[in-house]
Amino acid sequence: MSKDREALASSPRQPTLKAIADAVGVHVSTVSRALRRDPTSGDASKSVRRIHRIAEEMGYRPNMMAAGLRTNRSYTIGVVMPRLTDVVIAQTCEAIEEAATAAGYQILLTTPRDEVRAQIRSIQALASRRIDGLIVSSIHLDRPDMVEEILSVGIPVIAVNRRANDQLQAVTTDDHHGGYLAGEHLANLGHRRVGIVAGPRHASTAWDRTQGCIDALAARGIEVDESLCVHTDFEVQGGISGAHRLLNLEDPPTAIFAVNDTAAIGVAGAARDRGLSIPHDLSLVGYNDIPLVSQLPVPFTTISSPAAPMGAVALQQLLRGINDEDMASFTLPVSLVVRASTTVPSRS
Amino acid sequence: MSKDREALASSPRQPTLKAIADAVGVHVSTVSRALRRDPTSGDASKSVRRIHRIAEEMGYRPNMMAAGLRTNRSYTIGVVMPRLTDVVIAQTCEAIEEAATAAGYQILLTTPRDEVRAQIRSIQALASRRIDGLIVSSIHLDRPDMVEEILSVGIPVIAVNRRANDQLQAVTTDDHHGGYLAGEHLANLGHRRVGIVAGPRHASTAWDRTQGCIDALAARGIEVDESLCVHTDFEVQGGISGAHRLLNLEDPPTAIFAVNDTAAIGVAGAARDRGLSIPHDLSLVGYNDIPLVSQLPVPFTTISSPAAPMGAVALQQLLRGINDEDMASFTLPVSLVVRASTTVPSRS
DNA sequence: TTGTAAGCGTTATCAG
DNA sequence: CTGATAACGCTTACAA
Repeated sequence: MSKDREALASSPRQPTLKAIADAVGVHVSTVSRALRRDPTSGDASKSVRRIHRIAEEMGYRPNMMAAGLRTNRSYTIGVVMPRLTDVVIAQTCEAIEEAATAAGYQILLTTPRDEVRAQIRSIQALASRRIDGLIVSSIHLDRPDMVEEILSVGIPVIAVNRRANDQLQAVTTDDHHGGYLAGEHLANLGHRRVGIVAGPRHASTAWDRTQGCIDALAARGIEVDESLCVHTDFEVQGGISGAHRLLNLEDPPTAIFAVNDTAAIGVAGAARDRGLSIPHDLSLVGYNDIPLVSQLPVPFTTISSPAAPMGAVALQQLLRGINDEDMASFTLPVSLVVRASTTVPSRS
Repeated sequence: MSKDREALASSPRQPTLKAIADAVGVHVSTVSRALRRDPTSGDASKSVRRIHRIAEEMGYRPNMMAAGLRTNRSYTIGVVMPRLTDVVIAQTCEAIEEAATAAGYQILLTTPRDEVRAQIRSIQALASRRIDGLIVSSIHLDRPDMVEEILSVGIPVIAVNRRANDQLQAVTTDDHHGGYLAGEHLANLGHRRVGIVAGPRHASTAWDRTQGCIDALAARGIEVDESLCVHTDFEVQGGISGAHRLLNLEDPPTAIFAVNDTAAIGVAGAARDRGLSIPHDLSLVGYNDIPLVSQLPVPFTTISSPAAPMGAVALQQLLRGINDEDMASFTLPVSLVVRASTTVPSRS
């Protein structure tokens, strides 16, 4: 219908090697070879420089689909990354993309919903793209069919953020230790009733942080019974509903550990709505140290975790896999950041 | 080095149409045709079903690089999207990805730094991928060389979030009106010294919101002089430094409009550090209504803007362009959400 | 319905 | 160093 399309059809869209070859008066293969030499280096022949110049003039862009078909390399890395709106996930994604670009790769991103079937479809779609490697983040690695699907792609894979029972190499942060630090801090302050907004059951991150907290408390003789550990999602709303459930208990906690900052903000909102002041009526520990929690009226005590380094290390390991070197799993260290949202309990 | 690679080398990586053809005992072209028929439909011949079954058994995944080379369609859409860690941007990105997946397309994502050269490199890299369409978000559309580069790719393009002087179709939210609503609200409360944390100069979003606010105030006879309008970035830190500059003025503002919520959180942090209470000592209006600002101890008055719809509409328009239909620009409506961070000024 | 064959744009092998 | 040629995996006239 539009004139543009017809114009495109007559002048075959983008210049090809053949077009350059004709313009220069040499064979395609000569052009192909010349263009992969560095024209600025000292030993570049004048013909190489000439070909580069003409290619530039014609606005040549290599067709990577054609090159990839031939070389069986797409220089593309698939990334399956749900929950992109979570700052921590987005930071990891940015770091992956930056490292990939630096290494000459590009990122094919999918952000399926937090649901097994959608995530499997994403992986299959990426497999059709003949990606060179795959990074999976925050997906349902607890499901055996998920892991099987991932392995069946037959390319290097690395998990990021969450882990999968040693069937996949993974780059994570030390979630258990982070949870431990949170629990230890609250116990040291004197809290003996600690509630946990524990996130989804299927996420190893959430689970490890929760377990770390429980272990730290147990080491000091404090038990976290079933009712003190509520499972939610990672969002603000999850924090709100989780907090209400905990604070509705007959013997409510004097402190709450939320396994991520976003949920912790929800907890703080729920506390405000109940007229509870933080930290005097309720101590609160978050997780991740996202930039804004230090600017809240009552800045959160939280666990700082290296989201961007996680992405960078994951990509670096994946490149090792692509180049047929051995890949390794990594667990990056975390640290406790004490701010104003925690204090000694005002009641037993 | 690794055994896997050698195993792969002997059994040529992924099954191809040829492999299936051999297994079934027909020609490649027959397989190709059969696989693009629906085997579950009533009129599927037994041979079509047989081919589908065998392909499934062999774990066949079409090679889209080969198909794309032939058909000159990659079913890939390039997305250039800096500042992915901004929730609003990430929401838009998720919406784009979801809509693309639904339409059978995939997203090639780049998140270059907020800098012209990096963004141009991103666009060139995408062009090599023979993407079918391009979505550019939050990039330096104020630069003519940027726009020229974008247009030179020769495929349908749509801008999202920011606009570019009518040279590009764009899907944005009504930033000017959003700013206007903010200014109007503050004026109606009685504020006559209003400071603006105005974001970067090169972003049309920031500029339009600022101008909208200034226009609303001007309509009520209130002037915003140079010193009351500070340019920063969109981050928490920008809000902090911007607020300090405004509050250090001889005649400091009684209200601040920050052109995004993240910066507004920084403003709130700076106010806290100065011992100013919001809203009594300082009224504050944010922008975007990201989920967490409603849960803050003093929930923000802010402008609600439809980030996800923006992405969905942009993709829909881009698909029109790809299918050679006319594309159109859209400006989506915004609304004022009044919460607790604004009130009447306590001093003139 | 099925087979034949050409071709998409590139790289790799092999001669000259 | 250059040119000719085959091949990567797929789609699509066209012919049978």
